[in-house]
Amino acid sequence: MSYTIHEVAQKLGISTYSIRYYHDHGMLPNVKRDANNNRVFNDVDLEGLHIILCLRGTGMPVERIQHYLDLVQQGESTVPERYEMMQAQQERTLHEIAGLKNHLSTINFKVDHYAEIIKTHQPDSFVPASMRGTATNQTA
Amino acid sequence: MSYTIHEVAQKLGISTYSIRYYHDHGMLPNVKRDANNNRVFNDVDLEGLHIILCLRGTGMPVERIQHYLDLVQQGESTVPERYEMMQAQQERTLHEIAGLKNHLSTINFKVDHYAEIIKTHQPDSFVPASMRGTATNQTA
DNA sequence: GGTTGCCTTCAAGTGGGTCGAAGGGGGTAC
DNA sequence: GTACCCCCTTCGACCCACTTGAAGGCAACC
Repeated sequence: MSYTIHEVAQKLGISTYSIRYYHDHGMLPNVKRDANNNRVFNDVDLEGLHIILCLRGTGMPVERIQHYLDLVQQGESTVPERYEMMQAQQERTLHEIAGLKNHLSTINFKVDHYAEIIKTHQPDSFVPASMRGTATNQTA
Repeated sequence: MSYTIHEVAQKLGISTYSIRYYHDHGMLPNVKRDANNNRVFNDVDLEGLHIILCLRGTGMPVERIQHYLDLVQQGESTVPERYEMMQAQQERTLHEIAGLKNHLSTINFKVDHYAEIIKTHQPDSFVPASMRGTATNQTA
């Protein structure tokens, strides 16, 4: 199965710009070209992109992803280094999730706090900002 | 209690550059200056920075944080809009955490996979990359 | 009074995209 | 057969959120 850059972009929910960026930076070394020089992607390339998005999404810099993909190309002898890279990324991601949960609880607190103010201060007249300007205020 | 920019940076684990950046961009409007024009932070400023880091850390753009902090300055009448901003941020953060967990399971899979290869292929000779080059390989 | 050291401002650099301009090829419409 | 449309290409510029560097000010110690 083969795909155009647009199809891949749609499939993975990213922009064609990003895909070209990754390709131009050597992270998709096996992408072919058709007679008109258009990029042609197959399922292996898609798999590669999936990994790239996973690693980028968890904060790995492009340069390290390049290195990781180089290791993959080099074969089994690089498994120990790959193992350590993935372990580090695992830990990093756990940290990131923990940090986000922390931030989330701060935000939750604010939401509750504001909800309380709204409920207490203006029990009948609160209208979401998204609806202000429409004739919904019954107390006016 | 008042603090220098360095003390604040250390307390919050960020660079003095970032603090100046936030200040220069109007997100810390109440920071004072001493006789030598150095920034002087108090506990309220610290609280403000804490919120900035929380919102930035959950992906809110600087411009929106500026807007939010403006709303805070404007007083109670802006609570409904703030409420909606925090609700949106809450949702965004939940999504982000979910995405990270997804990525994490991909990474976990890789870690397990590599661990399996290492165990199966080279039961006695695996040495972490961080230790290679030292005379630890018993089988050589 | 010179050096150390922290501060200042302003400008430039970085990472990771994101976008626009300029141009080419291919298919259909006339 | 050429005009038009659409998608593709490359290359260079732009964007955000810092990050860093250069140049200089003030304070305080030796």
